[in-house]
Amino acid sequence: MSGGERPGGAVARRRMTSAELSIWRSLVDTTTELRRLLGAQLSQDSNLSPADYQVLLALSEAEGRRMRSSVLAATIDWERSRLSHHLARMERRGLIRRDDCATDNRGAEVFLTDEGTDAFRGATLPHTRAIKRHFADALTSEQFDALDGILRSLRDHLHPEQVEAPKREGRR
Amino acid sequence: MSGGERPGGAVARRRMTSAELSIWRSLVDTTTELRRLLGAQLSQDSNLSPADYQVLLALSEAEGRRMRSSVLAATIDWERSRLSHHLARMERRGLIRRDDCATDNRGAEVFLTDEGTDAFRGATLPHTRAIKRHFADALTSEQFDALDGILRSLRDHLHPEQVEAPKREGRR
DNA sequence: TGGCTATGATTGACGCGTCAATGAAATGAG
DNA sequence: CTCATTTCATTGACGCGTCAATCATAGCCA
Repeated sequence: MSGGERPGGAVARRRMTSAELSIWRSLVDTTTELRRLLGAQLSQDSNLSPADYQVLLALSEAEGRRMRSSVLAATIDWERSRLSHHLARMERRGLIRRDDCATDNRGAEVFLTDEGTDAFRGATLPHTRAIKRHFADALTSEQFDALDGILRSLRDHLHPEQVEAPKREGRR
Repeated sequence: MSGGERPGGAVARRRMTSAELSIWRSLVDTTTELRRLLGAQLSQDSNLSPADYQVLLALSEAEGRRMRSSVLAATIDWERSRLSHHLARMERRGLIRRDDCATDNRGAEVFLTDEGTDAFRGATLPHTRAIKRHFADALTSEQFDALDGILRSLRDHLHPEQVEAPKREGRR
Protein backbone atom coordinates (compact mmCIF):
# COMPACT_ATOMS: atom_id res chain seq x y z
CA MET A 1 0.00 0.00 0.00
CA SER A 2 0.98 3.63 -0.32
CA GLY A 3 4.54 4.08 -1.74
CA GLY A 4 5.23 6.20 -4.81
CA GLU A 5 6.63 3.51 -7.10
CA ARG A 6 5.43 2.24 -10.43
CA PRO A 7 6.50 -1.27 -11.28
CA GLY A 8 6.57 -1.46 -15.04
CA GLY A 9 7.50 1.98 -16.25
CA ALA A 10 10.94 3.24 -17.18
CA VAL A 11 11.03 5.49 -14.15
CA ALA A 12 14.00 7.12 -12.49
CA ARG A 13 13.44 6.74 -8.79
CA ARG A 14 15.08 7.83 -5.59
CA ARG A 15 18.48 6.56 -4.54
CA MET A 16 18.68 2.87 -3.90
CA THR A 17 18.45 2.15 -0.18
CA SER A 18 20.98 0.03 1.61
CA ALA A 19 18.18 -2.40 2.42
CA GLU A 20 17.57 -2.86 -1.28
CA LEU A 21 21.26 -3.36 -1.95
CA SER A 22 21.48 -5.90 0.79
CA ILE A 23 18.48 -7.77 -0.61
CA TRP A 24 20.30 -7.87 -3.93
CA ARG A 25 23.37 -9.32 -2.27
CA SER A 26 21.27 -11.83 -0.41
CA LEU A 27 19.57 -12.84 -3.64
CA VAL A 28 22.92 -13.44 -5.29
CA ASP A 29 24.36 -15.30 -2.32
CA THR A 30 21.33 -17.47 -1.74
CA THR A 31 20.84 -18.45 -5.36
CA THR A 32 24.56 -19.14 -5.64
CA GLU A 33 24.42 -21.43 -2.67
CA LEU A 34 21.34 -23.22 -3.91
CA ARG A 35 22.93 -23.79 -7.27
CA ARG A 36 26.12 -25.05 -5.72
CA LEU A 37 24.16 -27.49 -3.59
CA LEU A 38 21.90 -28.76 -6.35
CA GLY A 39 24.80 -28.96 -8.76
CA ALA A 40 26.85 -31.01 -6.33
CA GLN A 41 23.90 -33.29 -5.71
CA LEU A 42 23.28 -33.74 -9.42
CA SER A 43 26.88 -34.51 -10.15
CA GLN A 44 27.07 -36.94 -7.28
CA ASP A 45 23.84 -38.74 -8.14
CA SER A 46 24.25 -38.78 -11.90
CA ASN A 47 27.71 -37.59 -12.86
CA LEU A 48 26.20 -34.71 -14.81
CA SER A 49 26.84 -31.00 -14.45
CA PRO A 50 23.93 -28.55 -14.47
CA ALA A 51 25.09 -27.52 -17.94
CA ASP A 52 24.95 -31.13 -19.11
CA TYR A 53 21.47 -31.40 -17.69
CA GLN A 54 20.31 -28.31 -19.51
CA VAL A 55 21.54 -29.66 -22.82
CA LEU A 56 20.08 -33.11 -22.25
CA LEU A 57 16.76 -31.62 -21.21
CA ALA A 58 16.47 -29.54 -24.36
CA LEU A 59 17.47 -32.43 -26.59
CA SER A 60 15.19 -34.90 -24.91
CA GLU A 61 12.24 -32.61 -25.55
CA ALA A 62 13.15 -32.07 -29.18
CA GLU A 63 11.54 -33.75 -32.15
CA GLY A 64 13.45 -37.02 -32.61
CA ARG A 65 15.84 -36.14 -29.80
CA ARG A 66 17.86 -34.14 -32.29
CA MET A 67 18.35 -30.47 -32.99
CA ARG A 68 20.36 -28.10 -35.09
CA SER A 69 23.18 -26.80 -33.02
CA SER A 70 22.16 -23.19 -33.57
CA VAL A 71 18.59 -23.92 -32.51
CA LEU A 72 19.83 -25.63 -29.40
CA ALA A 73 21.97 -22.63 -28.57
CA ALA A 74 19.00 -20.31 -28.93
CA THR A 75 16.78 -22.63 -26.91
CA ILE A 76 18.97 -22.66 -23.87
CA ASP A 77 20.32 -19.14 -24.45
CA TRP A 78 23.99 -20.02 -24.77
CA GLU A 79 26.65 -18.54 -26.93
CA ARG A 80 27.49 -20.69 -29.91
CA SER A 81 31.07 -21.19 -28.93
CA ARG A 82 30.20 -22.21 -25.42
CA LEU A 83 27.88 -24.81 -26.84
CA SER A 84 30.53 -26.02 -29.26
CA HIS A 85 33.03 -26.53 -26.47
CA HIS A 86 30.49 -28.19 -24.27
CA LEU A 87 29.21 -30.51 -26.98
CA ALA A 88 32.77 -31.57 -27.69
CA ARG A 89 33.16 -32.58 -24.06
CA MET A 90 29.79 -34.33 -23.98
CA GLU A 91 30.58 -36.15 -27.19
CA ARG A 92 33.81 -37.42 -25.67
CA ARG A 93 31.77 -38.85 -22.83
CA GLY A 94 29.32 -40.49 -25.20
CA LEU A 95 26.26 -38.49 -24.17
CA ILE A 96 25.56 -36.92 -27.56
CA ARG A 97 26.83 -37.09 -31.10
CA ARG A 98 27.02 -34.72 -34.03
CA ASP A 99 26.15 -35.23 -37.68
CA ASP A 100 26.37 -33.02 -40.69
CA CYS A 101 23.07 -31.37 -41.41
CA ALA A 102 21.17 -32.57 -44.46
CA THR A 103 19.69 -29.23 -45.51
CA ASP A 104 22.58 -26.90 -44.75
CA ASN A 105 26.13 -28.04 -45.28
CA ARG A 106 27.47 -25.57 -42.77
CA GLY A 107 25.22 -26.88 -40.05
CA ALA A 108 25.58 -29.55 -37.45
CA GLU A 109 22.87 -31.64 -35.98
CA VAL A 110 23.16 -32.83 -32.42
CA PHE A 111 21.43 -35.89 -31.12
CA LEU A 112 21.15 -37.86 -27.94
CA THR A 113 22.83 -41.23 -27.79
CA ASP A 114 21.11 -44.04 -25.93
CA GLU A 115 23.61 -43.47 -23.19
CA GLY A 116 22.68 -39.79 -23.03
CA THR A 117 19.01 -40.65 -22.95
CA ASP A 118 19.57 -43.04 -20.08
CA ALA A 119 21.72 -40.59 -18.20
CA PHE A 120 19.05 -37.93 -18.47
CA ARG A 121 16.29 -40.30 -17.41
CA GLY A 122 18.28 -41.43 -14.43
CA ALA A 123 19.10 -37.89 -13.38
CA THR A 124 15.64 -36.38 -13.61
CA LEU A 125 13.94 -37.85 -10.60
CA PRO A 126 16.64 -37.28 -7.99
CA HIS A 127 17.30 -33.84 -9.35
CA THR A 128 13.67 -32.86 -9.18
CA ARG A 129 13.48 -34.23 -5.68
CA ALA A 130 16.48 -32.17 -4.67
CA ILE A 131 14.85 -29.02 -6.03
CA LYS A 132 11.75 -29.82 -4.08
CA ARG A 133 13.65 -30.52 -0.89
CA HIS A 134 15.95 -27.53 -0.95
CA PHE A 135 13.80 -24.96 -2.68
CA ALA A 136 10.12 -25.76 -2.96
CA ASP A 137 9.74 -27.11 0.55
CA ALA A 138 11.03 -23.85 1.97
CA LEU A 139 8.24 -21.64 0.67
CA THR A 140 4.54 -21.20 1.20
CA SER A 141 2.18 -20.92 -1.71
CA GLU A 142 1.80 -17.21 -0.97
CA GLN A 143 5.53 -16.87 -1.27
CA PHE A 144 5.47 -18.71 -4.60
CA ASP A 145 2.88 -16.31 -5.91
CA ALA A 146 4.92 -13.35 -4.75
CA LEU A 147 8.11 -14.76 -6.23
CA ASP A 148 6.39 -15.41 -9.50
CA GLY A 149 5.32 -11.78 -9.67
CA ILE A 150 8.77 -10.54 -8.70
CA LEU A 151 10.46 -12.59 -11.39
CA ARG A 152 7.95 -11.40 -13.93
CA SER A 153 8.67 -7.79 -12.97
CA LEU A 154 12.40 -8.35 -13.26
CA ARG A 155 12.08 -10.00 -16.64
CA ASP A 156 9.75 -7.32 -17.98
CA HIS A 157 12.20 -4.70 -16.79
CA LEU A 158 15.10 -6.46 -18.49
CA HIS A 159 13.22 -6.91 -21.78
CA PRO A 160 10.93 -3.91 -22.10
CA GLU A 161 9.90 -4.69 -25.68
CA GLN A 162 8.42 -8.15 -25.32
CA VAL A 163 6.37 -7.46 -22.23
CA GLU A 164 3.35 -9.59 -21.58
CA ALA A 165 3.01 -11.80 -24.58
CA PRO A 166 0.07 -13.73 -23.15
CA LYS A 167 0.11 -17.49 -23.54
CA ARG A 168 0.98 -17.96 -27.21
CA GLU A 169 2.98 -20.76 -28.78
CA GLY A 170 5.60 -20.96 -31.51
CA ARG A 171 5.87 -17.56 -33.10
CA ARG A 172 8.15 -14.92 -31.84
CA MET B 1 -2.68 -18.26 7.34
CA SER B 2 -4.86 -20.26 4.99
CA GLY B 3 -2.90 -23.00 3.12
CA GLY B 4 -1.57 -26.21 4.62
CA GLU B 5 2.13 -25.31 4.58
CA ARG B 6 4.52 -24.43 7.33
CA PRO B 7 7.44 -22.30 6.25
CA GLY B 8 10.20 -23.10 8.71
CA GLY B 9 9.62 -26.67 9.70
CA ALA B 10 11.32 -29.74 8.24
CA VAL B 11 8.08 -30.91 6.68
CA ALA B 12 7.57 -33.38 3.87
CA ARG B 13 4.93 -31.91 1.62
CA ARG B 14 3.02 -32.95 -1.44
CA ARG B 15 4.70 -33.45 -4.79
CA MET B 16 6.26 -30.37 -6.27
CA THR B 17 3.97 -28.82 -8.84
CA SER B 18 5.12 -27.95 -12.31
CA ALA B 19 4.39 -24.31 -11.53
CA GLU B 20 6.86 -24.48 -8.67
CA LEU B 21 9.46 -26.12 -10.86
CA SER B 22 8.99 -23.49 -13.49
CA ILE B 23 9.39 -20.73 -10.91
CA TRP B 24 12.64 -22.38 -9.91
CA ARG B 25 13.83 -22.36 -13.50
CA SER B 26 12.77 -18.78 -13.91
CA LEU B 27 14.65 -17.84 -10.76
CA VAL B 28 17.80 -19.46 -12.08
CA ASP B 29 17.45 -17.95 -15.55
CA THR B 30 16.62 -14.47 -14.36
CA THR B 31 19.37 -14.26 -11.77
CA THR B 32 21.81 -15.68 -14.30
CA GLU B 33 20.88 -13.02 -16.78
CA LEU B 34 21.08 -10.25 -14.22
CA ARG B 35 24.49 -11.39 -13.14
CA ARG B 36 25.72 -11.61 -16.70
CA LEU B 37 24.49 -8.11 -17.38
CA LEU B 38 25.88 -6.55 -14.24
CA GLY B 39 29.13 -8.45 -14.61
CA ALA B 40 29.55 -7.24 -18.19
CA GLN B 41 28.80 -3.70 -17.13
CA LEU B 42 31.26 -3.86 -14.25
CA SER B 43 34.00 -5.26 -16.40
CA GLN B 44 33.37 -2.69 -19.09
CA ASP B 45 33.23 0.26 -16.69
CA SER B 46 36.05 -0.79 -14.41
CA ASN B 47 37.87 -3.76 -15.84
CA LEU B 48 36.96 -5.82 -12.78
CA SER B 49 35.14 -9.12 -12.60
CA PRO B 50 32.41 -9.65 -10.00
CA ALA B 51 34.86 -11.89 -8.18
CA ASP B 52 37.45 -9.12 -8.12
CA TYR B 53 34.82 -6.78 -6.77
CA GLN B 54 33.89 -9.15 -3.99
CA VAL B 55 37.50 -9.44 -2.89
CA LEU B 56 38.12 -5.72 -3.10
CA LEU B 57 34.95 -4.98 -1.18
CA ALA B 58 35.89 -7.28 1.67
CA LEU B 59 39.43 -5.94 1.84
CA SER B 60 38.37 -2.33 1.67
CA GLU B 61 36.12 -2.84 4.68
CA ALA B 62 38.81 -4.61 6.68
CA GLU B 63 40.90 -3.07 9.43
CA GLY B 64 43.86 -1.45 7.69
CA ARG B 65 42.69 -2.76 4.29
CA ARG B 66 44.41 -6.05 5.08
CA MET B 67 43.28 -9.50 6.09
CA ARG B 68 44.53 -12.97 6.72
CA SER B 69 43.88 -15.02 3.66
CA SER B 70 41.88 -17.60 5.58
CA VAL B 71 39.70 -14.91 7.14
CA LEU B 72 39.07 -13.41 3.76
CA ALA B 73 38.05 -16.80 2.41
CA ALA B 74 35.60 -17.26 5.25
CA THR B 75 34.25 -13.73 4.85
CA ILE B 76 33.28 -14.14 1.24
CA ASP B 77 32.58 -17.85 1.54
CA TRP B 78 35.13 -19.09 -0.96
CA GLU B 79 37.22 -22.20 -0.97
CA ARG B 80 40.81 -21.56 0.01
CA SER B 81 42.21 -22.77 -3.25
CA ARG B 82 39.88 -20.65 -5.30
CA LEU B 83 41.02 -17.64 -3.34
CA SER B 84 44.66 -18.57 -3.78
CA HIS B 85 44.28 -18.79 -7.53
CA HIS B 86 42.32 -15.60 -7.70
CA LEU B 87 44.72 -13.66 -5.49
CA ALA B 88 47.58 -14.79 -7.70
CA ARG B 89 45.81 -13.33 -10.69
CA MET B 90 44.92 -10.13 -8.86
CA GLU B 91 48.47 -9.78 -7.63
CA ARG B 92 49.73 -10.03 -11.18
CA ARG B 93 47.45 -7.15 -12.06
CA GLY B 94 48.69 -5.09 -9.15
CA LEU B 95 45.38 -4.93 -7.28
CA ILE B 96 46.54 -6.65 -4.11
CA ARG B 97 49.71 -7.98 -2.57
CA ARG B 98 50.59 -10.72 -0.13
CA ASP B 99 52.90 -10.70 2.87
CA ASP B 100 53.97 -13.35 5.29
CA CYS B 101 51.94 -13.18 8.45
CA ALA B 102 53.67 -11.91 11.56
CA THR B 103 51.93 -14.15 14.07
CA ASP B 104 51.71 -17.39 12.11
CA ASN B 105 54.49 -18.41 9.78
CA ARG B 106 52.16 -20.55 7.71
CA GLY B 107 49.82 -17.67 7.12
CA ALA B 108 49.58 -15.05 4.43
CA GLU B 109 48.23 -11.58 4.77
CA VAL B 110 46.56 -9.92 1.84
CA PHE B 111 46.35 -6.20 1.42
CA LEU B 112 45.03 -3.68 -1.04
CA THR B 113 47.52 -1.75 -3.09
CA ASP B 114 46.80 1.90 -3.84
CA GLU B 115 45.91 0.78 -7.31
CA GLY B 116 43.45 -1.74 -5.90
CA THR B 117 41.93 0.89 -3.65
CA ASP B 118 41.47 3.24 -6.58
CA ALA B 119 40.03 0.53 -8.78
CA PHE B 120 37.48 -0.33 -6.12
CA ARG B 121 36.55 3.28 -5.50
CA GLY B 122 36.09 3.88 -9.19
CA ALA B 123 33.97 0.78 -9.61
CA THR B 124 31.59 1.28 -6.73
CA LEU B 125 29.40 4.08 -7.98
CA PRO B 126 28.70 2.81 -11.50
CA HIS B 127 28.21 -0.70 -10.20
CA THR B 128 25.73 0.40 -7.59
CA ARG B 129 23.91 2.46 -10.18
CA ALA B 130 23.70 -0.55 -12.46
CA ILE B 131 22.19 -2.63 -9.66
CA LYS B 132 19.68 0.09 -9.06
CA ARG B 133 18.81 0.43 -12.71
CA HIS B 134 18.49 -3.24 -13.56
CA PHE B 135 17.25 -4.64 -10.28
CA ALA B 136 15.99 -2.16 -7.74
CA ASP B 137 14.06 -0.02 -10.20
CA ALA B 138 12.08 -3.05 -11.32
CA LEU B 139 10.42 -3.74 -7.97
CA THR B 140 7.91 -2.07 -5.68
CA SER B 141 8.57 -1.77 -1.99
CA GLU B 142 5.97 -4.46 -1.37
CA GLN B 143 7.91 -6.74 -3.66
CA PHE B 144 11.10 -5.96 -1.77
CA ASP B 145 9.44 -6.92 1.47
CA ALA B 146 8.16 -10.13 -0.02
CA LEU B 147 11.53 -10.96 -1.55
CA ASP B 148 13.25 -10.31 1.74
CA GLY B 149 10.95 -12.80 3.45
CA ILE B 150 11.39 -15.36 0.68
CA LEU B 151 15.17 -15.18 0.89
CA ARG B 152 15.03 -15.46 4.64
CA SER B 153 12.88 -18.58 4.33
CA LEU B 154 15.26 -20.10 1.84
CA ARG B 155 18.28 -19.36 3.99
CA ASP B 156 16.62 -20.69 7.13
CA HIS B 157 15.72 -23.82 5.26
CA LEU B 158 19.28 -24.26 4.02
CA HIS B 159 20.80 -23.66 7.47
CA PRO B 160 18.32 -24.98 10.01
CA GLU B 161 20.66 -24.51 12.97
CA GLN B 162 21.39 -20.79 12.90
CA VAL B 163 17.83 -19.61 12.39
CA GLU B 164 16.66 -16.19 13.46
CA ALA B 165 19.54 -14.06 14.61
CA PRO B 166 17.47 -10.92 15.16
CA LYS B 167 18.03 -7.57 13.53
CA ARG B 168 20.91 -6.00 15.50
CA GLU B 169 23.82 -4.27 13.91
CA GLY B 170 27.57 -4.89 13.95
CA ARG B 171 28.25 -7.73 16.28
CA ARG B 172 27.03 -11.21 15.70
C1' DT C 1 61.82 -34.16 23.26
C1' DG C 2 59.72 -36.80 19.47
C1' DG C 3 56.08 -37.72 16.79
C1' DC C 4 51.23 -37.37 15.43
C1' DT C 5 47.61 -34.67 13.64
C1' DA C 6 45.48 -30.42 12.20
C1' DT C 7 45.73 -26.18 9.79
C1' DG C 8 47.17 -22.36 6.35
C1' DA C 9 48.25 -21.85 1.94
C1' DT C 10 49.68 -23.14 -2.62
C1' DT C 11 49.92 -25.94 -6.82
C1' DG C 12 48.60 -28.82 -10.95
C1' DA C 13 45.27 -30.94 -13.64
C1' DC C 14 41.25 -30.48 -15.74
C1' DG C 15 36.49 -28.97 -16.89
C1' DC C 16 34.22 -24.71 -17.94
C1' DG C 17 33.04 -19.92 -20.36
C1' DT C 18 34.29 -15.79 -23.07
C1' DC C 19 36.38 -13.42 -26.65
C1' DA C 20 38.47 -12.96 -30.98
C1' DA C 21 39.85 -15.35 -35.07
C1' DT C 22 39.06 -18.80 -38.52
C1' DG C 23 36.99 -21.43 -42.29
C1' DA C 24 33.40 -22.92 -44.94
C1' DA C 25 29.02 -22.61 -47.03
C1' DA C 26 24.72 -19.75 -48.04
C1' DT C 27 22.91 -15.55 -49.75
C1' DG C 28 22.32 -11.52 -52.41
C1' DA C 29 23.60 -7.67 -55.61
C1' DG C 30 25.26 -6.52 -59.93
C1' DC D 1 28.68 -16.00 -62.74
C1' DT D 2 31.49 -13.35 -59.28
C1' DC D 3 32.36 -10.98 -55.38
C1' DA D 4 31.02 -9.17 -50.95
C1' DT D 5 28.46 -10.20 -46.98
C1' DT D 6 26.31 -12.90 -43.63
C1' DT D 7 25.61 -17.10 -41.11
C1' DC D 8 26.97 -21.76 -38.95
C1' DA D 9 30.11 -23.88 -36.45
C1' DT D 10 34.60 -24.61 -34.58
C1' DT D 11 39.07 -23.43 -32.51
C1' DG D 12 42.78 -21.34 -29.47
C1' DA D 13 44.02 -18.53 -25.84
C1' DC D 14 43.19 -17.31 -21.52
C1' DG D 15 40.78 -16.35 -17.11
C1' DC D 16 38.09 -18.92 -13.80
C1' DG D 17 36.69 -22.79 -10.19
C1' DT D 18 37.03 -27.49 -8.19
C1' DC D 19 39.31 -31.37 -6.62
C1' DA D 20 43.11 -33.85 -4.97
C1' DA D 21 47.85 -33.56 -3.71
C1' DT D 22 51.56 -31.17 -1.51
C1' DC D 23 54.30 -28.75 1.97
C1' DA D 24 55.41 -26.23 5.88
C1' DT D 25 54.30 -24.97 10.40
C1' DA D 26 51.48 -25.07 14.64
C1' DG D 27 49.58 -27.55 18.36
C1' DC D 28 49.20 -31.38 21.16
C1' DC D 29 50.30 -35.22 23.97
C1' DA D 30 53.11 -38.82 25.91
